[in-house]
This record gives sequence, structure tokens and C-alpha cells, in this order.
Amino acid sequence: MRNNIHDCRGELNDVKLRATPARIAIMKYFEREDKPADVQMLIDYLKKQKINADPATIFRIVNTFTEKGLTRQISLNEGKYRYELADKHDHHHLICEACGNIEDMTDCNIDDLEKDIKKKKGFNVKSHSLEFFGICKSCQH
Amino acid sequence: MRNNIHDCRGELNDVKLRATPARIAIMKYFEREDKPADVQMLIDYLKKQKINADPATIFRIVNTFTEKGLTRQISLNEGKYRYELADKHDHHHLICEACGNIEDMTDCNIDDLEKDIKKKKGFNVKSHSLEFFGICKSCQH
DNA sequence: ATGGTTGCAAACACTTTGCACATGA
DNA sequence: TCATGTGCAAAGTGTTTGCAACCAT
Repeated sequence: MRNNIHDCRGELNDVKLRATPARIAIMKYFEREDKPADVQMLIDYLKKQKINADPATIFRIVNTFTEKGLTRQISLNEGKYRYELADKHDHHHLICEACGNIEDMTDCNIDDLEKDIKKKKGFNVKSHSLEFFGICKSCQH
Repeated sequence: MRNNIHDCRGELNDVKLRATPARIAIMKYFEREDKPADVQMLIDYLKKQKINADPATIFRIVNTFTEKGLTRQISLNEGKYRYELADKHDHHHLICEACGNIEDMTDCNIDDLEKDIKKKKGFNVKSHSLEFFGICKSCQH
């Protein structure tokens, strides 16, 4: 019974990827943290787990994950990419311009708008990204 | 009467920037085109106008324009920035994943959502970005 | 005249790639 | 075993910066 500890091997097997330490750790990161991570954050996290990984490897991992549909690549106007789990649908981010914190926001209804776009413009929406920039509660004091 | 030809000197004066050929041409580009431009597009456009400009100069111009509030810097998950006029409020983009074309989309009502965010999370929204990815009409044949 | 702007080169940050070695199944 | 994954180094993009020369006002 090796499955009592959930270590993401299942998810990796499902998409025909080998379960290497770095991949397992990164999957765990994404399942634990709700904040989209950039490559440096992942390297730092792995280092804490005593896993040393080259940036090139991390880039390869997140790119593979994204191709396989495990993760999603997003950009928050920072000059770099971030990555997050792809399975949560229709959620957005509140990005604090003061402290840089990123908060998740779920349940926004853009479906109507997408139908509207289809009708008015003939454009077939596959996905969307919605980000809010502003000042978070604790930075307002 | 040198103002019969609108050459954007007014906008530049308003924000205390000198009216150089490159700046004037870039302002004209933005006023004419509705598609957000990246730096390479601006260089190509200037070249057509017989204005040779260094990438560094273009980056400096769009950064200055953005600081002064003339333009806005956006990212469409491409690994680079694009720039567009800042004066159009509340508009979004339809990005075709087949042909790469970017179409503007106006009149979306996110105000309610922003009020909701303020109420529920205490997060004070200053701006947002909303992009739709999909397949445009002419790519569906 | 003079301070803002530009060109050029160099540096920087992020990301990708080639290849030899290592490793998971 | 052997296809897949990784480390390292190099290269590829996009972007910024220092400084001398240039030009708009």
C-alpha cells in the first residue's frame, strides 16, 4: 500500500511522464500553494526539499506539464511567466501593486460575455485571463 | 497655423516631453492602429516612415509614455510586452490562437465584479486586464 | 545654451537548446 | 535495458543602462 502518501505519481503516470523527484515536488507545490509560481520560486522550494535542480530543468518541467494539460502558463505583466494548476477553471487573480501578493478569486461569471462575443463577433472563445490590479486589504491601513 | 496637421505635439507637450520625430511617429501609430504594438512592430513602422530608431530608444519611448499615462503596457502571454493607448478605458482583446490577430472588444461590465471584490475581500481594484483566447471568425471556415 | 533624447555597446533577465551522462520503469 | 529526464554550457530573446554625441526648445 504505497498510496497512503499522496505523492502525485498518479497524475504523472496519467500523462505518461516519469515520476522524478523534481516533478513530484513541483506537483506537490502546485497542489499545496494557491499562488501561481515562477521558475525561481520553484527552484527555491525544491532547494528547501533538498532537491537541487537546474533552471533549465524547471523550465522543461513546467513546459511539459503545460503541454500535458497539468498546468497553465500565465503572465501578470511582470516580464516572466508564472504557472498554476490547470484544473481549477474560471478563477482569477487579485494582484496587490504594493506588496506583490497574489490572491485567488473564484466564481466570476464571464460565460454570458463569451456567448455574447460568439454571437456578435463570431469569435470562438477557448479560454480567457482576467487579472485585477490594485491594493490589497492589509496594504490600505 | 501649424496645427492644421495633427501631429501629436499637443499630447507630448501636455506631459512635458519633447516632440522628436520618433515620438511623434509612435503617437501617430497608436492613434491610427487599434492593435497593441510590440517594440519590433514600432521599429518596422518607423522604418516605413524613413525614421531609423534603435530598439533601446523605442523601449525608452514606450516606457516614458507609459509613465506619463499616454500608453499602457500589457502582456498577452507572449514573452514580451505590447503597448496601446491608455485613454480607451475598459476594453479587452480577442486573441486568435490560429492567426495571431488581435481584435478589440469594448463594453464589458466588470464594474459590478470590482465592487464585489471590494466588499468581499477588501481589495481595492485600480485596473484589470481581460483577454480572450480562441479562434476568430475567419479562421473557423 | 542647455537639458532632454538618442545611438551604440554592453549588460541583464528570462527562456530555450544541444549533448553527454544519469535514472526510472 | 533503454527511452526518458537532467545538468551544464551556450545561445536566443526581450529589455535596461551608461555614456558621449545630438538636437528640440
